Amino acid sequence: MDYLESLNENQRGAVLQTEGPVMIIAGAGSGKTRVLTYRLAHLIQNGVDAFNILSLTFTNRAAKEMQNRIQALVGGEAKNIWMGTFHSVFSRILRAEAGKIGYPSNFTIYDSDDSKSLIKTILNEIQLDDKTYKPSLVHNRISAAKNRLISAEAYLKNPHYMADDAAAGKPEMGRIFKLYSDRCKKAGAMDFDDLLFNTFKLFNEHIDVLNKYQNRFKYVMVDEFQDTNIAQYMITRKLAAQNRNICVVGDDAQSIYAFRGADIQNILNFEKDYPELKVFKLEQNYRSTQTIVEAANSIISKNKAQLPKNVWTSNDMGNYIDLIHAGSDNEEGKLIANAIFEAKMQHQLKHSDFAILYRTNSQSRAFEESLRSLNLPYKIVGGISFYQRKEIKDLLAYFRLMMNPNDEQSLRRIINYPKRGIGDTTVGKLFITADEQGASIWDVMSHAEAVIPGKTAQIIKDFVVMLEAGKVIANNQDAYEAASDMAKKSGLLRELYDDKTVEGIQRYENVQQLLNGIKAFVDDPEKEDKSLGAFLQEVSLLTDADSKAEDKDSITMMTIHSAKGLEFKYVYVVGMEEDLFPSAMMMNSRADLEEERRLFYVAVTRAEIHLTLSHANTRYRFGKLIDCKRSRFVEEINPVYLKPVTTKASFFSSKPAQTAPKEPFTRTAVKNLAPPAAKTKIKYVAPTDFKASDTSILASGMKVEHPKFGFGMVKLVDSNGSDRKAIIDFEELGEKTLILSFAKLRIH
DNA sequence: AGGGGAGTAGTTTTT
DNA sequence: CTACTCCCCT
Repeated sequence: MDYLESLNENQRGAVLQTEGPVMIIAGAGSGKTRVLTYRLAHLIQNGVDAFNILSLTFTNRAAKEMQNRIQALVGGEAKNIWMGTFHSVFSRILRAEAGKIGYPSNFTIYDSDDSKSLIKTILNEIQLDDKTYKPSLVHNRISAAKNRLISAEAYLKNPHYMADDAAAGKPEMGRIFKLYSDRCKKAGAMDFDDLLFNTFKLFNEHIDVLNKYQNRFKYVMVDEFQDTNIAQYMITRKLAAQNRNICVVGDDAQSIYAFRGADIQNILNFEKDYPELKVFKLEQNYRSTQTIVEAANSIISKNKAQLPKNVWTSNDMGNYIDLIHAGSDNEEGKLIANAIFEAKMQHQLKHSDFAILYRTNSQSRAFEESLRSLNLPYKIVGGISFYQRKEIKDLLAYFRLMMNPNDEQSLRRIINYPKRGIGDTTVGKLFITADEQGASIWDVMSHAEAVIPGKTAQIIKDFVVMLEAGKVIANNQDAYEAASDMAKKSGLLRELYDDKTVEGIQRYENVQQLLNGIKAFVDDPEKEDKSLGAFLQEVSLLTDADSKAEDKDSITMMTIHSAKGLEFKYVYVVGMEEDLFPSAMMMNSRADLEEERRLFYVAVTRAEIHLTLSHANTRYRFGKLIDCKRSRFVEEINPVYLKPVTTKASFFSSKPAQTAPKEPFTRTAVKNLAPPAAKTKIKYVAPTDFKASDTSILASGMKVEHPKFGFGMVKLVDSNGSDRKAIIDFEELGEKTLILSFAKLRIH
């Protein structure tokens, strides 16, 4: 019990109050993680089975870290706690229960890029302009709806949304939403939001399933509660409804994800939903100097919307906050790099004691160059993550397709990459045929000669055979065997190997790194399931922030958003300029500006002993030189804490930016020429035991059944030409001409 | 089918 | 500035 001694009174209270609803309001640097780990350890030590605890965190990294810490306190038992992000925990539940809501258990998870490209495909098909319906905008709208648990159907029925969209000149929004949902379902795919939406749906529609998990999770804990959205809150509330042992931890001052649907209302609702709630406030900051804490307080006090709180510290006053004023963005880079270099030398610090934080990812460039020129090692967190790189997504698309043949996005992505001579026209024809014939795209491809002339048909069939062969290996061998086999067989590895440009070599190395990662996954004794499918499940929810921090001692660069929950001795918050921070897009409403201010608060409170702010007079944006004004946020800090740094004119000669050799060719994207989705609603539902008959004996007058089109009568069988066709009069749809080589028909 | 050139639009933050 | 799209040529 001695660990309780190291806690202050409120912290101890929060740890000991294990029963009933608890809310912990934890100011920045108030030892929140410590309280959480102790609380979980305390539960286990008092006889609660770790299997009965669910702990939801914001990043996988946070989960992992917490698990390790608890393990240090109570031992291996800690492994049995279900711990992870909302998305990863719920995807695990959904895999187990997928059948109940009409999904395959090996469903694919679409990331935002996949979602946007599917939206693009749909826009093409229904001939809507992707300027008025920008895929990213459409995606945002759909995402926001789903995060409020609004389905496409409900959206279409809601006069408020319809009027909104009409007023915005985008009346088709609801229709796109519906088509998008249908397409995901058909592809056996869920996007990030579906992982929440469908979990809610699952619990709502299947009380037995809900009860099962309610019984399992007797204790539920939610970290970063201020950043949960309505869907997340509703799900956790359902899970905890039986035992009511729910503990949420958060800080309204650090709510910075409203753009992703996070709703600060959740904190207020929580008090309403659980009147017996016990609240603990952690207000003592153990992380930062008094200067930093007071400056942060002076910033956040400008916000109107906030819970009353008094964050204080008994730490030393510490240094002033430095304010660096640079002439240009490049000079800003040099001055910061220089400052880091000097501080490091003067105080014998490690590189990992330093972090450069910015509002937008694109700001990292100037710092990369300046740090490199001083030989300071750095790492960039975020930006284009490893798993978003084209070559990685290409290879993953092969894997995804092997596990889930219905994944249309992946098929379109790789059917002609590497180039094998299956062009846009051909792909379009295949999809149109599949739709017209009511056959699966694989049936059509397997008998491509029926619709595609010449050599191309054989290429398509070879492609099908290749994937089938890959699937056999994936089913019988481990992920590494299957993956490296497919990387070779597909020609992707060769394609990249042959590209000797700088980028080409990098891409090849990235793919090798992915394969190495899969090898490590297979060799990990903790992993029970070593199949390719298991690897894919794990990988689709990983973020860059989760990748195990390289052991190499280096300076960290990242956006303020990704810095949440972290701390560094020396922190540099750069680009303190109007329109950049606060962002120009966030100055339209008071609420938006307050969120930006909270973001600044988060940035400032990352620093332990020294904080530096910087801004530049000019900056390149869109290739144009822009004049910049110092950010209003700088003025909002009580000036007694600030010390402008007088800088001697930069003595670094500016050197021209290195230009990397250009890639010698550009690849044309596969254009989507798929057919418009069928407009007719088909009432017929295929029986689950549907089996196709041998159609070689088919003759006119026979009664047949088709899995999509239902019952019909054969009017005519045409055996002339290379492929046999039959005209069939369907009860619900009328006459259709079917190509017999891939039509699935049951003769009655 | 696909390579290459010209023109154009876009940068906010992320599970 | 650059990544992407469109269009024309082989």
